[in-house]
This record gives sequence, structure tokens and C-alpha cells, in this order.
Amino acid sequence: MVGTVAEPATSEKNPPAEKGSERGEQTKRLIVQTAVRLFRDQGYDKTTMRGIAQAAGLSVGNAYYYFPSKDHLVQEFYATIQEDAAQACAEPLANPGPFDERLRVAFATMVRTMSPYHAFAGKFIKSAVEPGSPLSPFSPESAPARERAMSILRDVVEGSTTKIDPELRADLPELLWLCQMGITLYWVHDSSPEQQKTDLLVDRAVPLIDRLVALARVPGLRSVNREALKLYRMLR
Amino acid sequence: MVGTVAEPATSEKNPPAEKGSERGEQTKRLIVQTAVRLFRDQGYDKTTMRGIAQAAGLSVGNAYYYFPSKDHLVQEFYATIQEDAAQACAEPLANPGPFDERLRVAFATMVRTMSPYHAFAGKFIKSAVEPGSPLSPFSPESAPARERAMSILRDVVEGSTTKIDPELRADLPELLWLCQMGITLYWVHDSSPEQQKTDLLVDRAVPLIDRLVALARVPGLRSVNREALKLYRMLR
DNA sequence: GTCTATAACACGATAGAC
DNA sequence: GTCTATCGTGTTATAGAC
Repeated sequence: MVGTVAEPATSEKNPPAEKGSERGEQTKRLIVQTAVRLFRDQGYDKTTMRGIAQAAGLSVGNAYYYFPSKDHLVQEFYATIQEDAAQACAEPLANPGPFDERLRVAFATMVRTMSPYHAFAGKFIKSAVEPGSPLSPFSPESAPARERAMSILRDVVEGSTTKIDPELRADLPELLWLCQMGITLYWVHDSSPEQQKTDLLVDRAVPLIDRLVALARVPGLRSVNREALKLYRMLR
Repeated sequence: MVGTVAEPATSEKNPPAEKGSERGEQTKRLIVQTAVRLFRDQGYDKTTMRGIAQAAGLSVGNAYYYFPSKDHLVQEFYATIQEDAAQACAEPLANPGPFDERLRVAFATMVRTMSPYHAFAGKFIKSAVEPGSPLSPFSPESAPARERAMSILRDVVEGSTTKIDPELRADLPELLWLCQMGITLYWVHDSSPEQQKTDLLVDRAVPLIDRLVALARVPGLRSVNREALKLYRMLR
């Protein structure tokens, strides 16, 4: 209320925002790192909050001070994977190219990045589909991970040398993200060896989407396209 | 091994299969009825296994003797709803009619039957999407409920006066059931008042499906149709 | 053998002291 | 911020009753 300018008198309060080098931030990071490691090594069910706390040399209550639930810790794990996928996509998508090729890179990279965690994914999605859960792909808490995923697909569209209907173009990344969610849902339930069926799905889905996007430019189908987009925006 | 004919000598053992009138079956039914009532009245989370046992005048261990987990009790609840939907569909689908009208009846009835349990559905689906869960719509344990749902959609197809491509006809009920799963997934996440958006989705999805089914008969699109069906069967 | 009850376990989460 | 102690839950072990 006195002013918005920082007061240099108190050295303890309002420390320079050095990108989270405070003690609290360090503890937080320690908890996340430990949790991610244990999730990765032993899976979700066998990793208990007590186990995380013990491995991090902290108490259970302390972990709950930083993260309101075990699910919120899983969220960090998910964000890690999303970040890996984004980095793995960066180079192959650096140069412009045909839409279908770029889309295939995005989908295939995502599937490949997730593949080591297939056993874990079932537990993850269990929380993710619950409405109102912080793990839901539509939740505010997931916004960072969702934005990162969406940015890849925006990149796919923007760097595409294929002509895309301008009406569709704005919504296309979001629609592709929904396709990606569908593929993920299938992947989680895919019990074929090495999830080969999911590879097959991506293999066939990409040309299909490519053809649909192309169809949106055909003059006779413009109105259908517009109708469909209108419906989508209403349902969103 | 001695024979398949019942021996009338022992009156206690092998009682006449009177459709579950044994004492165990009665207890089992009592547990289900109590659980379903409590789920309905207080929701999933607030209904504890202890609460169910107490309301049924039994012990917790007794409930676990008949049902391996709380999820399995929810399954019974789901089966109840499915049965209600099937009965509500019976009359409107009694007489043959156009495909789209019959499909609309099936979808709309399902949504209406589920609507009182929207708050509960989130918890239900949370377990249902987990691969290997008994509540998964693809699980062996769900076979009865799935069969009942599928039988409605088979009825929709069989009683349709609209011409349907014979190649598609065999798989169509299953495909429609998948559409229904998709609608359900949307419905669970639909937070609009009275789930109006889901009504809108059904309203638009039905003509769309109807048009797609019609397209499968166009000679030029037969091969595409066949290809798509082949892919679907591989992914299943 | 078929059923039922009691007691205990392990976990996620919380309360409150320091 | 960090701890200990505790709660309420689903689930299980196990002893006993019909």
C-alpha cells in the first residue's frame, strides 16, 4: 500500500528474484527431483509420500507444504516429459516442410518420448481424466505443459509449406492437440508389444488428417468446414 | 465326474438353481442395493466401505467376501444404469424407422439416463479409464454391461429402414458404441448448465454419423470405406 | 466348506507444535 | 519452513460361527 518500489532496507524480505535460488525453492526442487526419480524407478503405486520424503531426507509434512497432493507431484513428472518432447522436436522441425511430414514428426516424437513410461501412464491418466483434477489436460494447473505441447503443434502449422485454409489455420493447432490427446488415450490402452499398434495408428492418422486439412480448401466444402468449426468452438 | 444329473438325495448340497435364492446370493444383493443407494445419495467419495457395511447391517469383511474392491461395487451401479437405459429405449425402438432417428433415440436416452449421476460420473470414469481396471468398458468384468449397451445399438442398426452398406453393417454397432463412449467422455467433462453442450453434441453428431454411413454406400468411396474398416479391425 | 466378524495394516492427507 | 502425531480410508489377515 505504501508503494510498489522495493525497499532495500530489509535484506530478508523481498530478496532479489534470482530465479528461485531461495532456500524454499531449493527444497521444492529437491522434492520434485526425488519424486520423479522414484516414480520412474518404481512406478506410481509403489512410490509413497513417505518414501519420497525419506529419500529426500525430509518429512512428509514438509512435502505437503510445497505440494498439495501426490497428484501435483505427478504433474511435475508430466511436465518433464513434455519438455523432453519439445526439445526432441526442435531440430527436426527447424526447417519448413510439408504439413504431413511435420505432423508425423510431432506425433511420433511424442509417442517415442512417452514410451519408457507406458506402465506408469495408466496411473497417470486415471487422475488426468477426472474433471477438476489438477492433472486434467484442460486444468489451469496443466496450462504450462499444455502450452508447451500446443506450441509444438503451432510450430508444425506455421512451418508448413502446404497451403492451409485461413479459417481453419487459427484453430488447427488446438484441433491437432486434441488428436494428440486421442492418440495418447489409445496408447495408454495399447497392450501390443512395444505399443506397435499406436505406431500404426499414427502412421494412418497423419495422412488422414492431412487429407482432411486439404479438403477444407476445396471451394464446395468451405461451408461444411465453417459449420464444423463453428460447432467445435461452441462445444469447447 | 459321476454324471451331470443332479442327485436329489442331498437336499442341502446343490440346491435347485432357483436363480440365486441361496443365502449367499441374498447377502450379495443386499450389499449391492445398499451400495447403489448410498452412491446415489451421497456420491462416491463420501460412501465408505464401512458405511455400506453398516447401512446393510453387515461387517466390512463380509462385503469384501463378495466383492473384491469398492470399484467392483461401482460396476454394479453402472450395470443398473445401463439396464435402465436399455428399458427406456425398448419402446421407442420397437418399430422400424430411419437410421438417424433411431440413433438419436439411443444416444439421447443414454445421456438422459445418466444425467442424475453427473456428479458421480467423474469418480467413476477415473477408475474406468485405467487399463486393466474391472471398470474399464473393455474389461471382461464389464462384458455384461457392454453387451447390453451394444445390444441397443445393434437394435438401432437392425431396425433401420435406411440402407446400410453390408460391409459396414457388421461393425457398425461396435463403431456406434465407440461414438457413445466418446459422447460419454465429453459429457463427464461438460460443466455447462444441465450438460446442455452434450445435448448439442448429440444433436450435431447424429446427422454427421448418418451422413458418413450414407457415404459408405457411394460406389466411388467403397474402397476408402473398406480401407478404414480394415484399419479399425487392426487397431481394435 | 461356506459365510461372517474383528482387528490390524499401509497409505494419502491434515493438525498443530516448534 | 519443518517436524511429529494422528486421522480416515481401502484393503487384508485371520479367527471363528454356521
